[in-house]
Amino acid sequence: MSPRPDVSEERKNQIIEAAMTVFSRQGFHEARMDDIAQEAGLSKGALYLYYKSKDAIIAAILKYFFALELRKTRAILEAGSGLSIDERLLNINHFFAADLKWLSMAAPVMFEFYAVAARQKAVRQSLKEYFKEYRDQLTTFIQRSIDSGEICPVDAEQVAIMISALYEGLVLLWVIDPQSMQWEEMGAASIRIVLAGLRSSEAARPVLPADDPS
Amino acid sequence: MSPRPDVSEERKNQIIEAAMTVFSRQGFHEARMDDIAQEAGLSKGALYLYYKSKDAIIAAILKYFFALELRKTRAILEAGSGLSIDERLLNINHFFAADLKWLSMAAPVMFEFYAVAARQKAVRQSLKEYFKEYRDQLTTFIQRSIDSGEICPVDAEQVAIMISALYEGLVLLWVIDPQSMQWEEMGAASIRIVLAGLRSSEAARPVLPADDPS
Amino acid sequence: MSPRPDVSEERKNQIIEAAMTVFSRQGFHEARMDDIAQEAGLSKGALYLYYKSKDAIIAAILKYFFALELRKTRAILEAGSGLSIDERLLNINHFFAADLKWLSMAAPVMFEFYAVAARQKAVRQSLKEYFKEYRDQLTTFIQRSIDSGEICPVDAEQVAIMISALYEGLVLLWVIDPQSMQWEEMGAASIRIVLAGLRSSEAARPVLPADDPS
Amino acid sequence: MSPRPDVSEERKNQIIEAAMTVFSRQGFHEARMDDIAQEAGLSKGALYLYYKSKDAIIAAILKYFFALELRKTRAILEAGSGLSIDERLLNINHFFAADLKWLSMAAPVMFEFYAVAARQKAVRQSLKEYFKEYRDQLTTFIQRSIDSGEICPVDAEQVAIMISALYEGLVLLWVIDPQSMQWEEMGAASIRIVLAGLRSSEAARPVLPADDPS
DNA sequence: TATGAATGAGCGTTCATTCAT
DNA sequence: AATGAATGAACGCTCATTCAT
Repeated sequence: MSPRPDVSEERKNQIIEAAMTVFSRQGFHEARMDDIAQEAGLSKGALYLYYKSKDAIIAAILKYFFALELRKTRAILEAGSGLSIDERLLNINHFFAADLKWLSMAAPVMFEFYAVAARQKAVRQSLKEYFKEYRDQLTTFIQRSIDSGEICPVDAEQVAIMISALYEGLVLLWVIDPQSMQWEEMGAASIRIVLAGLRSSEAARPVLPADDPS
Repeated sequence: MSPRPDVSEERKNQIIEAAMTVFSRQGFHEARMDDIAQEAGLSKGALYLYYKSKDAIIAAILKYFFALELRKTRAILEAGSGLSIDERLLNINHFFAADLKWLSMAAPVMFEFYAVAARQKAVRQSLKEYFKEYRDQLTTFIQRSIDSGEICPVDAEQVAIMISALYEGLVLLWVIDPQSMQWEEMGAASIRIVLAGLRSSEAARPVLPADDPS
Repeated sequence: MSPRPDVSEERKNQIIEAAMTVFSRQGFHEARMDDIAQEAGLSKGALYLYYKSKDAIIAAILKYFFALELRKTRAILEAGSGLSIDERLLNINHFFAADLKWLSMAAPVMFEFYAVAARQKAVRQSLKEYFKEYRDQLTTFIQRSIDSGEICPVDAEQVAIMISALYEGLVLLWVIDPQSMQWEEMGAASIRIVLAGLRSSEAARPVLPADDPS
Repeated sequence: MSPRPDVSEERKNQIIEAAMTVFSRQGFHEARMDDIAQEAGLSKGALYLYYKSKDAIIAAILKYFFALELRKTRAILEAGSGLSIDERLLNINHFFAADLKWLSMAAPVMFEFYAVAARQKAVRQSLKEYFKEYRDQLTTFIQRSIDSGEICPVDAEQVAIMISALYEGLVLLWVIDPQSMQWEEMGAASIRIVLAGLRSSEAARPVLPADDPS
């Protein structure tokens, strides 16, 4: 019941969400601080009360964005006990598909991060950590399925990387040309092929350079 | 047959290659026309004799770059008759792996294109065409393998998209964190899982919404 | 005798002293209203309750500062009866020397005033008045020494100006390069030379354009 | 007869002189790069072809300005052989007086340097060097007059400092209130008093703390 | 063709000032 | 009286583009 409640967090979020919108529409470089301020319903000066610079806003978005994604994925992977690996992976696919609007807004920002990360060590480091966490989540999940006998004993981390890559790639192809695929169908088909592969006797072979004689 | 041979093409290439180098190092936005001019060994004014603007150079690179990639992939896919699908796909993987240096130079530029494409229709259109051509190549190739009975009858285009996505994603993950994987091993493992899946009886199921009877 | 005593004057002084500190450290331009507020232990808004603007604070300092200096000089000049001109002038010198810390704090602010005064009529006017008063004090004092026969009959005001100039200049040289001189020794030596000159038969000559006959 | 002669030096001077004008009128802080550009008849961008920043222009002025003053003083002090110390010092005075216009333009800039120097080590260092050189010139000159018996044996450097201070101070008082004095007359009177002092038997006394017994 | 000096629109950032509480 | 969040005009600097030579 203090006279002036702390609006600091609220403002920060306000700015981050405005910035997401603007960055998604215009890209980091074409986005003006004025645009962000206007989108946030604040003055340009106000932005600087909460973030030191444009770069600081970008960095905050990076953090915000990937933390959000991680939370989402974790929730899906851990949700519902007694589900098979097939059901879980298709679930993830389904959840992505259910939020195509978010995806089409977030993807441009993501790609921009990737572009920046390719040259800036600090950004790359952040992404590296995010990817690692994401990979670890999937690895644990895959390993559990191996342990329970749902799929053949394979290198769980490799499969995790493979699935991550597959999804990153699908997002890319879809953003560039949404007409070329039905997102959910495409994701589901891919997942099924991977799962089929993981249950095939072929997959059980060690991944090491297979120089089998006979 | 003019006394002075047309150096126009030569100059244009000179500029494109200089620009690739500079863009890869600094990104589109951080690259100055001066930097490109210097890298090309030309004056800044000279750039404008051959390209109307910085954007025109970027557009030219987009074209140059993806034409090059397409040519490479086609060469690999068509090379050597009598090879199995496994051998061909692993070949592609091997060729990528053999040119990691190029990949690490090209990837930042690629990602920048993706970021731009996500919001600029013209760039998106170009990428769309490139991806289509790439996809068509792979589709044809996959279809041939289905026809020859090497893999189960599946939707060839879907598989083509899947493999494209997989590779785009692997490049991304590798660029962000090269230590997290052995490129060639990772690619090979993924390919094997996909191939195993494509030969599994599971995969033969129609990809359409499975309206199971029972 | 209101229940709450008028804190207005107190606040104003609080602000002036804080401003002096900050201005001396950072200069007028580099000093932020925030800095002054913080130094004064007040909020930024409070400053505006007591002063209309930053310039008003600067103007108040100008007044405060020179009033203080005038008070000091007058006190010294008038103190102690029965002292010779030599003793009095060396006394002034000694008092300046005794407060080098204040001098090194005040000088930057003074110079800034001089710089501003050189182009702003209002500030110049204030300084003009201060200098006039200072000059008048010295003139009276010098004239008294002439009348008492301690020094030759010279133009008292000219000597006053000369001594003022000498001290302004010494402060400057000392602030720029304190190592280059011992303040008190330097001041004393200068005073002695001037006094010697003022008692010399040479000095007795009218200062007017010497239209010597022969 | 080259097609394009090097205009670099010309431009730099053009900028310095424009900056002097503008700085004198408006002060460092109130002077806009645009103002300087306009005064120089160049575009804002052009300034940056020749100077890295506004500060670099200020620094260049500092150098330009004091080099000029030193050159002038040296010329006067060294000019004309066979002149007495009185004649030479009055000459300096006369030359200053002959260029009051320059003085009234230069003084505001000088004072601003003094204000900045009081807080910025780098600027202070430059001024220190300038003052040292100026002092050395005068010291040599005074010492010569002592050696030739024109004035009593005194500490030549102290006298040099004294005269420097006197002139710095006179310039200040004159700029603040030109009506309060006739520049040339005032300077001449001061010089005469100093010279009289330097020839007086009083001046011959050692400057050390005079603890005379008797 | 080729040069590189010159241009000037444009943007990130600062900070004196205001005002709702 | 006092606060401090909010404002927005202002400015230094950049760099794609032009053009006289």
